[in-house]
Amino acid sequence: MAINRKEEFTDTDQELSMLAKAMSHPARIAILRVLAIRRTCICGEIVDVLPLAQATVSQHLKELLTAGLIKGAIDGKKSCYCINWDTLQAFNTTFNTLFGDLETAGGNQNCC
Amino acid sequence: MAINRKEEFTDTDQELSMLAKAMSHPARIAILRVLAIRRTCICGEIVDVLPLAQATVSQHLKELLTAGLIKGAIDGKKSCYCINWDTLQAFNTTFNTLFGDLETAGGNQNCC
DNA sequence: ATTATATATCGTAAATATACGATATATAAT
DNA sequence: ATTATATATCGTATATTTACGATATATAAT
Repeated sequence: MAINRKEEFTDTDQELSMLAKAMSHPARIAILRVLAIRRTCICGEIVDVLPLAQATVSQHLKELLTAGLIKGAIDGKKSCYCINWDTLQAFNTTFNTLFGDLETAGGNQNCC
Repeated sequence: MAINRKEEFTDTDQELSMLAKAMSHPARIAILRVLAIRRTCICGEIVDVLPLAQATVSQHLKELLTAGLIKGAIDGKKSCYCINWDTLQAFNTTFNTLFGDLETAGGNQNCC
């Protein structure tokens, strides 16, 4: 059992769920937060800020990279990460498209 | 190993990651989509629409319920679900707060 | 009362995620 | 050349998720 059925859903829903999954751990949210606030490349200090071992942080960074939410570059001895604003904005747009404008659509009536 | 370190992050980041996690499977996105488009309670038809066994769909529904993204009510023989717009809007707001307005902040310069 | 139908829950197998120590790699400093 | 430092990768233990068949539960229909 536990065969993968994810591919049987639409491309859009797979894409959205992949991005959501990338943000489904507080450590990765925390990393995004640091990068977003500084708006520049961050090298190394990420490990100091998180309550996780270096290997674990590296693993989380890799997941954010794979999802396309951050970009990375090797800069001499250190590595350097920053937010991929394009992907992030795409996520935001797709999410907003999914549910429409909750306010104006007048669909706030709850039926249960 | 694999001790849970999630509680060592801020409440906000835990909350955001929980909601993201709830949306981290295309089946759950698909369910939200059906409920959001119809804007009324849906009973049963969800199972017909998804490529998953009834037990699996029920499990996904429970996860969306636990996350607070949907509400459910038992209506006779059937069960009835609808979107919890309050939670959904809260997620949207928190997400937007996290990254600010990407357009106007002028932070779109990429450094790597 | 019996039967049919809808949904939830239980049990469980397989897959994936989380976490970290140990180690590899690669540059910088001496 | 040697040493120190930063980061990535490997191996692995444990936890969680995904998926479904079987079964329980609860109402509706006959």
